[in-house]
Amino acid sequence: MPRIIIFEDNDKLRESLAYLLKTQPEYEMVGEYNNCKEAATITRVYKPDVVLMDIDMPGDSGINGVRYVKENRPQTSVIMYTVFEDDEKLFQCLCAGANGYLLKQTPPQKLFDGIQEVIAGGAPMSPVIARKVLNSFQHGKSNKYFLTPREIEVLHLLIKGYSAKMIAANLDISFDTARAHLKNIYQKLHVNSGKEAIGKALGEHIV
Amino acid sequence: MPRIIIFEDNDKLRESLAYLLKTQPEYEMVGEYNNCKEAATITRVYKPDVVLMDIDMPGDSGINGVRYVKENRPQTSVIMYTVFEDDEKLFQCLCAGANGYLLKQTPPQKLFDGIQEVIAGGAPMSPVIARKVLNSFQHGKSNKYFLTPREIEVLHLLIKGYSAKMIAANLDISFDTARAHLKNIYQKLHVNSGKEAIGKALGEHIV
DNA sequence: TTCGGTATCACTCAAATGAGTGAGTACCCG
DNA sequence: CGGGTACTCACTCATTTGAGTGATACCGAA
Repeated sequence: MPRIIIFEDNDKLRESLAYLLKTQPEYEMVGEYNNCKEAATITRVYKPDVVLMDIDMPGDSGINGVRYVKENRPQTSVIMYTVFEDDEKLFQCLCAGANGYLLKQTPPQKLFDGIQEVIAGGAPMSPVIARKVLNSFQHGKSNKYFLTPREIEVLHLLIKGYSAKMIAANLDISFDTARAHLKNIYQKLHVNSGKEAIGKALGEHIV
Repeated sequence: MPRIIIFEDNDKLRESLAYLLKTQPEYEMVGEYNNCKEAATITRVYKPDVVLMDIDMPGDSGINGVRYVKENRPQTSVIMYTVFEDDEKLFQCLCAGANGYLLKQTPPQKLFDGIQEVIAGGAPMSPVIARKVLNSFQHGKSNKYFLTPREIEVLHLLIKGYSAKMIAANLDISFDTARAHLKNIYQKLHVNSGKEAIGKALGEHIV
């Protein structure tokens, strides 16, 4: 019987979730907590099969919660359960090893389906989340730093590891012009080197 | 009424799929093709809402098919429908803009659900696919270049944009030692600069 | 027409980087 | 014990880079 643990700071929501799950004879509720400070220990002791994890909790956020659980018991499936659609947090959770991502607007039946799905080795995601996840593989291009088209070209080459000289040759402009573009890019990204620019660009899905 | 087009080279499968969809009064089958060479034109002319696309087709593969469709009509949702679980092809499809990825073992009812889901703005994925997609955000660490633990530490700092001097300070080693590690990393990765190393490391999910 | 933004190019200078060479220590494994 | 690997450090040298400053040209909006 799948063992389930809930981390959720909203008392009302947590209790009603726990109540709902307890009414399902096919699950075993082995714990519910209003914070994830002790998630590591709890995970080691109770060995849950599925963890429902809220993101926005006082103290350690659920993003750390995922880490605590996964580091101590990788085979436990963690489903994020949150109101937020925040892109940054979403990707942090995924990188921390979350196995699913359901929005709190998810009706109880879909929640049960999701639990079944992670147990079966799947990855339940609310439709809007799934779409964002797939989108992250292609578009990106938030360009929140207002790079000009030319600067984006230069940044692409920079990311490919090109030196200023190679960029100049590739775009058929002078060495100093290439360097001028680079300097402007660094200013806009608030960094002081090409290496930082590459890290920021790839990390924040700018290109 | 959602307009649907199928690209699938297996005649029997394509025809039975088309037949199945035609029996559903809520969809309108506007075309079925055994290749995607003309996918661009077909898309512009018939303006489908949903495209079912096989990957493994003679001539242009379905990966190009996705591109043809998406370049000509981004609002058309493309669902990949294939027997393959090949990771490389999977990610190529996603990067090309696919909106869903269902395995051919998917029962018809789930297929209809998937079509509904893309139309609603979601991203239908077979469980095993969804899991792979999420895993791709964390797994990494193939270390096929045989970096030593220390070198991996250095590489991590390099990716964060640290200079040799900062790396030395952070690891409490001398400036020249930090540079020595960097030189060894560049050798192992077959690159000649920190920028290239960052690009390769992030691009190949080494770290 | 003036102003702002983009793109282009040049010059300087201190600092960082990549490449080469050499070498000492520590540890594990056979 | 010996050999291999990892980690450490130092020195040199040419090249690249980041930062500062300034200048010209084009274009579109005010």
